[in-house]
Amino acid sequence: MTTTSADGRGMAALAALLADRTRASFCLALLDGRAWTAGELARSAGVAASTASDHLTRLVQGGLLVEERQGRHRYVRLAGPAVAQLIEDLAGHAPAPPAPPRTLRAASAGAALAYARTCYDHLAGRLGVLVHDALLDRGVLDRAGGLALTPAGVSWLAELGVPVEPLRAARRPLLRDCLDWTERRPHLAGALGAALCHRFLDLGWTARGTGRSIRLTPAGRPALAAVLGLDPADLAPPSRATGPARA
Amino acid sequence: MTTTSADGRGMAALAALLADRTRASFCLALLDGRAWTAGELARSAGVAASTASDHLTRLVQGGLLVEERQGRHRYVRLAGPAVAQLIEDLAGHAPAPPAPPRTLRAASAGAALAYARTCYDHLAGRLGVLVHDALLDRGVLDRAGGLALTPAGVSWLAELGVPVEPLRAARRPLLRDCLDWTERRPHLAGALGAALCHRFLDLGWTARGTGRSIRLTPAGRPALAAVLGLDPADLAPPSRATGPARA
DNA sequence: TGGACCGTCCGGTCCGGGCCGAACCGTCGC
DNA sequence: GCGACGGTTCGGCCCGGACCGGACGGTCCA
Repeated sequence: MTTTSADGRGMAALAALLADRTRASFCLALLDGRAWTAGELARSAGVAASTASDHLTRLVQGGLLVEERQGRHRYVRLAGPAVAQLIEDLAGHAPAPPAPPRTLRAASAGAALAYARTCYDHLAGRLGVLVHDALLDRGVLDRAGGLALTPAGVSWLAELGVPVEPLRAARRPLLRDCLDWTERRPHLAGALGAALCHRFLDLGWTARGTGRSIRLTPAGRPALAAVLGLDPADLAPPSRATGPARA
Repeated sequence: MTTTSADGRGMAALAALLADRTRASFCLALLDGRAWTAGELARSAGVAASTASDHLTRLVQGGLLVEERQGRHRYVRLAGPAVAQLIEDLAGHAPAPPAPPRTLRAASAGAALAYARTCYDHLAGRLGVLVHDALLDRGVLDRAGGLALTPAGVSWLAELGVPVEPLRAARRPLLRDCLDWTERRPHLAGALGAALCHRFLDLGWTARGTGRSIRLTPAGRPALAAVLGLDPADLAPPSRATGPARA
């Protein structure tokens, strides 16, 4: 009776969707939380349009992606935060084969991503971890037994223009740790992580770069340092003249 | 430059391990947290021993399982709580195709599992959800912004014989929600969930049934009701004479 | 009304891998 | 020692599915 209906059929089917290199790279690309067209994804993964179309159909039918048709374009995005979390977890567990980038362009793009990027809809990279740690230091968050928001944290957020109450109403967990790929330490995810990331963009403190990368604006650097109680120097982005630059 | 080294290769490889019905059923079986022999798993999945052997080798090499050889037996178990969580999440997202059990035996086994079972190393099923809710009601836990343990909760646990400090030291998260398959509501996972489940067994309040199932002992029912502030009737197990029993 | 473009559908090819049975090797027990 | 038993290895079968090119059907713009 061990082989009941609860055998691995459903789970295997779901995993199979992610067990293909091309589909996995689609999902990873979509972790930026935005909608991509089929063609963009095809080019990013290096496959023919027909192949990509097929994969997208399967991912949508499997419930991992949702699509939206506009004219001759087919936009797809992740079906929701839960899916994003699943992808993140899976990617986090995966053996990291980080073949170092060869070209200078790729290296500088890599550095930009390592500094700050979006992870689905929240802030990741060195900046994401810095924010996470600063929130703990300032007493906004507390991790005595799970991650929690302090009363002081609620008013701190209100001053910043991030009302907490509407977030509590969401079905999504308010706070969640998300292990950072590059830093190997947690950054802040969950509804609050998303709201903070969004607010920073709204305030103009951060701005979207190419792809998933995020950069700190000139105005944002001192402002962010002030509210986090940091030295602006701590928020220094990667300098262009770092390392043995072509001798 | 989108196709950097961080393409889906690693993630696809990991997902591929779980994308097979047989391997998935192995992992689901191992969710009980105990070590199984290769033969047991082969029989439970309905495949030849040679097939199972092959699958196990791959799962071990992939880091999802760890093995321990004893004489002519090969014991395997999940590599750790992180893996268990991944499996749970994947299983939770999977489309549930719960073909209702046909035989009477299977039906009663299903009822026992729905009432209480282990989920890797913590308590799940109706009982697991009841405990989770009672802990919130009694103020042991609090979920204003993430799940947290209250000061009162710490002493409540101490009285029960579950010291919290050692658990904090563990790298594993202390508290975690785990969506219950049968109840579709959260039960308590994480280091504390595991410790509580273990303590109940130690106290003789619960006992292991067949497979993953857990039953409440005669002594355990009033005792558990007392510490949780519940009516013992709320903890009633599934009665054998429930439903239209053969005409 | 063309033509460029995005996406889809339809064969067709090919490779990976899941499965088994049979032979083999080691452990355990008599 | 010998047989019983658990597990592994090997060879071979076969199916699923990932991929492509080419034809086709829409949408948008001139």
